[in-house]
This record gives sequence, structure tokens and C-alpha cells, in this order.
Amino acid sequence: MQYWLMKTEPDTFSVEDLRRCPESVSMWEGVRNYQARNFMKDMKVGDLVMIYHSSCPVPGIAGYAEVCREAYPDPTAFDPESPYYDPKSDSDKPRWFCVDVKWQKSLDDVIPLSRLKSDPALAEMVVVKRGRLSVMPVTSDEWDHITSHFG
DNA sequence: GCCAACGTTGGC
DNA sequence: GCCAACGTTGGC
Repeated sequence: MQYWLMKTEPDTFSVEDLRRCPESVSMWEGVRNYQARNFMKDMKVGDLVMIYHSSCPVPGIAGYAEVCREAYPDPTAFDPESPYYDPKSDSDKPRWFCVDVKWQKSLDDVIPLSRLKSDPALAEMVVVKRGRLSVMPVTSDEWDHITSHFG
């Protein structure tokens, strides 16, 4: 079992939007970064995911989800109507992948990035050390620390 | 809205 | 394959 963090802009798709999906399951579409894609390909059914809200008044962890389908070609890459359309991708040799995630929990209070940054136990956390990566691993120590101290 | 960080593109 | 220019992310 591995742990992950995935970013989303809540104006576009929030953890509550995920909860309201049929069966609370959604395709995690639109990842267009190779490193993030490679992490998604490593995900297994049952892995747990922190849903992180970015580009919003209080960026931070907004809830939890579970991987419920492993990586498969992202159909939005082939859809000219989609904002995530990539004309250079080829359906015979897919470049972009997505997973399906199932909502688990929405936090009453977002755990702010500022709080993660100020916690020495989380100094090495990828989301703290690095920006500009939308899918990243979380260690089990980091996961346990956050879920036990911050809900 | 600014701008730093950093990924991607493309000329050479 | 280098690297400058450009585009995007995302916190503030």
C-alpha cells in the first residue's frame, strides 16, 4: 500500500465535487506532466490519496480518496473538445494516463500548506519542498503524522 | 496580479 | 545535446 497526494483547483474540481460524483468515483483526468504521470502509473487499487486544493484562498489538504482503478489512457487527451486535449498524443501509443479515485472523506477544515511547511516532521514532504508537481508520493510516516495530528 | 520556480520547446 | 526563450504552476 502506498500513499499519494494529488492537486486540484477547487474552482474546477474540489473534493466535494468528487463526493457528489456517481458512486463518489471520478476519473482523475488532465495530468499533463511526465513525472506526475509516472507516479500515477505506479498507483495500485487501494492506495490512499490526499486531495490537495491549490490556487485558492487557503491551499492545503482538503480530504482523502482511494485509488479504485489503475492507470489507463486518459481519454481527454484525444478529445478536441476537452481543455486537456493534446493534439500530439496518439491513441495507438497513449502518452497521458489517468486513474480512478473514490472519495473517502472531506475535511471540515483544510490542513493549510502553511501548517505543513511549519512542521519540522514534514520538512522533507514533496509538496513542501517542491512546487509545480500535481501528483506525488507521500511517505507512510508523513501520512501517519498528518492523519494523526491534523485529522 | 506578481513573479519565482521549473518544465518544455526548438534552433543551432 | 545544449541552452535560451517561452509557458505554466501556484503561493503569496
